[in-house]
Amino acid sequence: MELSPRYDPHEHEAAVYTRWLEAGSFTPAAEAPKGAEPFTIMIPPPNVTGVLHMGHALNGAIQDIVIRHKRMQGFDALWLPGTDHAGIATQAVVEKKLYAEEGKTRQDLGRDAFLGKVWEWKELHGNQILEQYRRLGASCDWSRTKFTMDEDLSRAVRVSFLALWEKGLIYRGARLVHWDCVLQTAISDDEIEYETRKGKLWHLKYPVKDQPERFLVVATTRPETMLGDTGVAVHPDDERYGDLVGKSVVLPFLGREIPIVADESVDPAFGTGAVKVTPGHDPADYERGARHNLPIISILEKDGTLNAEGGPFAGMSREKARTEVVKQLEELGLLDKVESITHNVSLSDRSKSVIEPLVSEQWFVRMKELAEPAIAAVGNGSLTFRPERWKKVYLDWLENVQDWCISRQLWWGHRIPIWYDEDGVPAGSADELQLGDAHPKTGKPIVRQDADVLDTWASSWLWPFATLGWPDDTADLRRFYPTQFISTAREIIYLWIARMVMAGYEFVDSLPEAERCPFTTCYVHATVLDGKGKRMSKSAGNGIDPIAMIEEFGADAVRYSLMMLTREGQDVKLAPARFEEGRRFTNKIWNAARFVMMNLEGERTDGSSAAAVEVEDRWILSRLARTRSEVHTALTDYHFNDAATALYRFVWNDFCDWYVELAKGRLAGEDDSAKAARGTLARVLNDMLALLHPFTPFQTEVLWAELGRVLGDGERGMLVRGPWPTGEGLAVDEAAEARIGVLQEVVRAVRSVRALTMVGERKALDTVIVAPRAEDRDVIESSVERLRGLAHLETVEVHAAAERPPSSAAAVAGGIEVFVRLGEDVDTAKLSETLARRADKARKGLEALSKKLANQGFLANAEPEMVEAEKVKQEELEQELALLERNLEGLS
RNA sequence: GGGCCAUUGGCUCAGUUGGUUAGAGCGCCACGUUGACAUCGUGGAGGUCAGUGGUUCGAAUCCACUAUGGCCCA
Repeated sequence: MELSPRYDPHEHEAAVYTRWLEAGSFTPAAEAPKGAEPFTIMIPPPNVTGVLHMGHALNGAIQDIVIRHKRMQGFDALWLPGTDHAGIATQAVVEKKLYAEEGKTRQDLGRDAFLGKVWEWKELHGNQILEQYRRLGASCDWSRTKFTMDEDLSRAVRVSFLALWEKGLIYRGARLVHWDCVLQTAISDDEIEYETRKGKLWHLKYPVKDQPERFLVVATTRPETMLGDTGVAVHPDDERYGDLVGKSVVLPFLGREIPIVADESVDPAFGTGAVKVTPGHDPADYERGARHNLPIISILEKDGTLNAEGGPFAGMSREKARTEVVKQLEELGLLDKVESITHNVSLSDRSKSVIEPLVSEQWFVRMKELAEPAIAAVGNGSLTFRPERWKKVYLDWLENVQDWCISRQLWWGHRIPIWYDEDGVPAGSADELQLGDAHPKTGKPIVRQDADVLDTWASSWLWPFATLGWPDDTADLRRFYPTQFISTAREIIYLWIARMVMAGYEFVDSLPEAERCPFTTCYVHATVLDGKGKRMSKSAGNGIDPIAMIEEFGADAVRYSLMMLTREGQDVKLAPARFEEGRRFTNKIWNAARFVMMNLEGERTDGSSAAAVEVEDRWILSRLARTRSEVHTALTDYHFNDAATALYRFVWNDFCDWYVELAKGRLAGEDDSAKAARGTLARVLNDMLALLHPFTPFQTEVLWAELGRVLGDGERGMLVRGPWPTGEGLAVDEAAEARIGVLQEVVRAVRSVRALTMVGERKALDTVIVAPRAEDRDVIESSVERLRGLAHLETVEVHAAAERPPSSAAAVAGGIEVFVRLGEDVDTAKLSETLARRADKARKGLEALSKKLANQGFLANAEPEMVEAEKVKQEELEQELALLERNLEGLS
């Protein structure tokens, strides 16, 4: 295959992905290879309604890098994909569509027909986001794709529900819950968001019973709820109201007498210091009411309109009732005043409507007991967070966890597995029962199933093991559970991570307690912000579509850029232009590989070992040894940015800028040096592609195949299956690194002179190099040809000591003077400036160093090696400064 | 209201346990194109590390406070 001069991702991505799929590359072997340890990642299942956003792309890239690294290393690697049925979100999407297209509501269709519509929609659109993950290169085992409402996962939900119910950890009761009046369902604490809004604080006058002309003024942001008041509370120490405690006020409109109670929870400084108590519609009042035995009155229907308790306002919407109540109180002279305030309003995450606290019958999970092992898990090291600070967030939530309202008044979801006979006796069953079946306990016919469905998290908390076959003790469960790594966004720590840990400990009883934690590492990835530092969101319209970025820059470039940009979960500001870095890099890799292979055609070298006959061969192999080790360590520790940076430097700076340039002159021949250069190029490219593969899988797979062909090794498999470079045959070579270091210094010095004196690139220059150290002279003398090539020199004279030749410019590098012969008319002003600047800098550095070395405190306290190192540095700096000053004089 | 994070050259970010003459990429300036790559090469300019105080022989790095921006939770 002819490689094009530019890397074109469109040409390869789809084809490469198809090859992986056809080879079953992502599916673990039917049986775990002998000695191979498992490594499992469970994808955080995206909503079936979802489309890929940048957060998914980042998270997907991270998981893919981890699993590819492990797979190449020979682990029994599984990355299991799937989607979440997302109860409210999905139902809302389909309801909206149904209404828009047919003008019907779900009630018009009825439960079964509506669910049919949702399934239809799911089959049609539910795989979109998984398709998008493929575009990113995600190496999930698609043969194990799961959906939270699959029959086996649904059964797992029923089994888990019944287990908790039988243990008394699930109960049913009337409680104040967060009610979404638009979607008409209860929602959990975690589905609420808060918005700071400007509002009003109405001061209402309640007439005190039997004390004409005396009023108790209460302040409220929700005046319509006064219809549900069953008391008024003041602080016990509040002198303004002391004499009123124990008396009553008469509720306007309704004439209900309600008591005045003293309660510590009242803030005397807020409003008037007297608060109306509405246990049916406010969580704080619910508790106050309970303390003082106040009745609970619910004034709202499920749709947010006022019921009969609303008296003259019955039938109005809550908004209308508010206006009317205020207006009529004013007419009655019972409105004291109105203040403007800003306060936090609770909104439903899904419908964005104002949450109404409402008392209703719901199912709850007792969380305290379940939380205990999850709390212990981080203490005993079973679970680690990366970065570690998220541990605190996790623990805070668990330690203050409230009972979990798991019932939802929806149709789309797992229906609660409780059936009733005609007497209302409940019975649970893991298998679905039919109406008319005999009730398991009473034997009477079943007349109905509980109408509610479960919160989506009540299925996704089972994800790490239900996807592997739980509650059955399957081979997959034994083989792949517990998992090793999970990657998620921070706001999911409580919603999902904490619950999965609880569920793991509670349900996976085929394992000893110590082995039940569903994952060992929870990686909390960065939040992707827009170019201005704001969170990307659909509503703000500031999102960047990853698929559009993949189209424009290529999947590899997108992945690489994301890794270069995000350091250890530090938030990242992202703009489309940031992907150019990745594109440039993938192009660079492409061309480096292209160059190597152009020079390898027909060469018979297996690329696995390289005969290093020249110092640059030893040097690049030494750099490769270091880079391999850095990348491997970084990936093992999940430091993706470090690995990406190390690879970038190696590929671009070491390999392309220096080694390839040094090798160019040797490749023409057929001698040992040429052969060694080819062998080294092949070896380095080979390992480089493998090390890059987790980051840029598409491109490296293409190049790997091409390299195999060029080397005549058609038998080797795809890179996706490894091998991961072990570093075999590679060693750090300090001597070679030092020698090339000297060479680099000299080359840079000449180039700098050339640029600063404007002599141009064309002219080959004559140089005199003065190197007092014998080892430096040795390097330079043996590298004259290299210097001639890299710095475009004509002659190179090397001396231990010499005067500056006439008409020459000078550069100083690491104790070495490089004199470049120039014509008389050459302008050395810029060069002098640069030398002067460097001399200044050296002088400042030296000053600081001398001060430090004269400091008794430093000499007494610092480690001896440190003092010694500073002395060496001082000597070097002194020498450099002397050279700079000497040459500066000569130039001016 | 509680918690967390950030503040380093024009922009985006590195800087491991305190000791560097404070780094990188982009952008900018200058020069360069008969072949790996102009999605390129070479050289250069540019920062008293948000502020104040403290700890220390020594602080971009540790502590406290302040300011600004952001995120999560209530």
